[in-house]
Amino acid sequence: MSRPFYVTTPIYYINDVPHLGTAYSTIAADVLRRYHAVRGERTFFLTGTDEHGLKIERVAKERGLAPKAFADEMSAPFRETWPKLACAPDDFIRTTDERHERWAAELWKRVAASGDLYEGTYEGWYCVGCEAYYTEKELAEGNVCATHKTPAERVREPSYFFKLSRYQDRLLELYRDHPSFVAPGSRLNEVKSFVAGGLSDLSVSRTTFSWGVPVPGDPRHVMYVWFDALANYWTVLQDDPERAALWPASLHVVGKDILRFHAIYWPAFLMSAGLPLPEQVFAHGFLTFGGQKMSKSLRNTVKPTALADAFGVDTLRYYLMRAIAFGQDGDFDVHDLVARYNADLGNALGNLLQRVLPFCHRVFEGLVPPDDAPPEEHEALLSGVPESLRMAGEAFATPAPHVALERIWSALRDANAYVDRSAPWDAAKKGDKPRLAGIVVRVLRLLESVSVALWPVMPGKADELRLQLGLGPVSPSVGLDLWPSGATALVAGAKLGEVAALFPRIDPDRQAELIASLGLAPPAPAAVAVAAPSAPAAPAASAPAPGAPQAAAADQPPSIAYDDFAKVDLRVGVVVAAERVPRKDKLLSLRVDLGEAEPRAIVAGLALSFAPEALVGKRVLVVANLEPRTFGKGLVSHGMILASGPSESLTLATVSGEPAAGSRVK
RNA sequence: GCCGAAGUAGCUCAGUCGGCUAGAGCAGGCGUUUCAUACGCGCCGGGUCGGGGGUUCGAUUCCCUCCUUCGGCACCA
Repeated sequence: MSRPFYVTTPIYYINDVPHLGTAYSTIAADVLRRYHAVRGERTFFLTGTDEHGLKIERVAKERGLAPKAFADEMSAPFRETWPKLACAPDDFIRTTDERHERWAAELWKRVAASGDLYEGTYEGWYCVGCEAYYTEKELAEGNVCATHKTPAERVREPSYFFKLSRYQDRLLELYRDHPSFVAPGSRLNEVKSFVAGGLSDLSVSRTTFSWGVPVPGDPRHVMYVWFDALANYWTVLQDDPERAALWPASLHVVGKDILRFHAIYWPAFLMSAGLPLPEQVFAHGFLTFGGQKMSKSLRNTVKPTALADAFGVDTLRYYLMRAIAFGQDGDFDVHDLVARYNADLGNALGNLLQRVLPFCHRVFEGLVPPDDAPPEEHEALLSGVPESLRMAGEAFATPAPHVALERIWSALRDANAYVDRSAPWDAAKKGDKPRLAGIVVRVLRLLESVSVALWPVMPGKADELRLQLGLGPVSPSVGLDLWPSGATALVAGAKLGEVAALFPRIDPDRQAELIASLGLAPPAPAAVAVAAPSAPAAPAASAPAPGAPQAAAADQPPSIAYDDFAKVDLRVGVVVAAERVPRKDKLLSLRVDLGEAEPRAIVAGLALSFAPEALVGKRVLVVANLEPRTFGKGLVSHGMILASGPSESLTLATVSGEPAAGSRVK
């Protein structure tokens, strides 16, 4: 049997709440663990919280709480969040757990026993007001504390040091002999060059505060700077002999900001303690949210559970795993999420099921059709599917979940093409049941395979899919490889489940609602006048007020003569009718009263922001003399509506008061 | 400043160990279909493969240089 798969997330520091970044780490680890579980491997998934340190001690004091009470309060949201994101850690370690402190002390003793700890003096820039050390980088010019505006002092305190310098060569050997120890490869290079540049010894204890794991034999000191935090990956296993066999860890999933600690200090500590090293440290990238950096305030507003509530846990997991290349920085964009939901999940996957399952209920009494179907002329279209799924598995193992999902969707694209060519509806009309059965069964089996391959990322939806296929949930068990390999559990005559929409479409109105439900401050929209897509955008008619701050001066279009402006016939219009344009998500077809004999027909790209009925009766600004523009299917627009903002959150340009329809604007 | 990575279609990216018409997904356009959740399928991408120079019969792919962006350059959980 293969080795167990033991995966960890960082233990999260409790001076913050769970946010999208921590959710990303945790979901990624959960996905990888589920993949290995499906493969029949024994798995263990650990997360937890890091609760020691001066910051915690100080904030607890300010709040009049004992540090442990405060830590209990701050740790709880983490434990409560992960199950809501379909993450199922096997244990949750807290650095204040008695078991952790006991075994961290043991690790310390082992390191001490190899002679790698010595007493020295730590010297650093200390701000008396903050009661904390800072690096020179953190301090302002002249080593002034940013919060107190007072110069930091050069302070010395006794400290134990770890002889990190001794491990330089052994670490370099490690990177050379096991280049996959650090991933992605670009990170390995960083680590290597850092180590090659020379290592100095590491201060690993403090005497200036007491909220930490006491140093064995020297209770004036508490462990500091990662020693006890890193140890969690090991300490959590030690009380149980069966668990202890899980060491070394297969994979530490970490953010790139803490790579050094995991790729340099941690293996050095372990070498010193005479313990085996983890197989891989994987540094993933950082997320921006809608293009904005995750500032502290944004972290507090973008709650991963709110995203899960709005769009579904599985959708959130899918989006994070699919849209962001594992190991690279990425952007979390809710509009992109909805687009992927509709396109990938709804159209390609959900709809595929809807294309075949109803036949079973109509023609085959809700049973799996006979599977003795003869070879089918178009089935060559499916010949690449087994390979796609095999490669998906490989990608999960790499780990590259984004690639795995791409492979799975490649199989789904094949399946959709297959359904199209083989046209089961024709067979149904002709009453050719054997042929219909052959086609349907092939697609159902493919979906069965996909339900397993997808389960690591979308356990809930995968099981819902299986329910419709009449199958039980994916339930991994050690020693049983469930990865799709051609075998099927769909036997002819078995009862299929009820047909239900797996991923109901999110239309523009619903999208706006969901995004609003997140309670995010809307990003300042760029001032762009838009109407019909692709129509030449008229420069916003906003001459900057004299003396007003000139925002984005660099983006100012060149100035125009008054005569040029006078060519534009701007009118006040009243919308008298509005309806969606079939097959054009962004377009609304409007009738606008411009005081002319007939209302104008105007097509405008407003549909992502406005329901048609919400526009009727509105006064709008119209470019009345724009060349007519066609939108296909005989749809012609005789004008352009002015609005500002991205197409999903437009604001209409309008007028105060109620000027008559057709009034000139200038 | 030093070290490293990257700059390829509107967007996100893949790829080329030098050589057929440079690819995918999404978005957009055209067409088609109606079994299904207005969904699927087919076709459509005049991209100086960041700029310049060099090597070569031939470079997007190798070398040099410049520009831009990002990351690392130790105690940030």
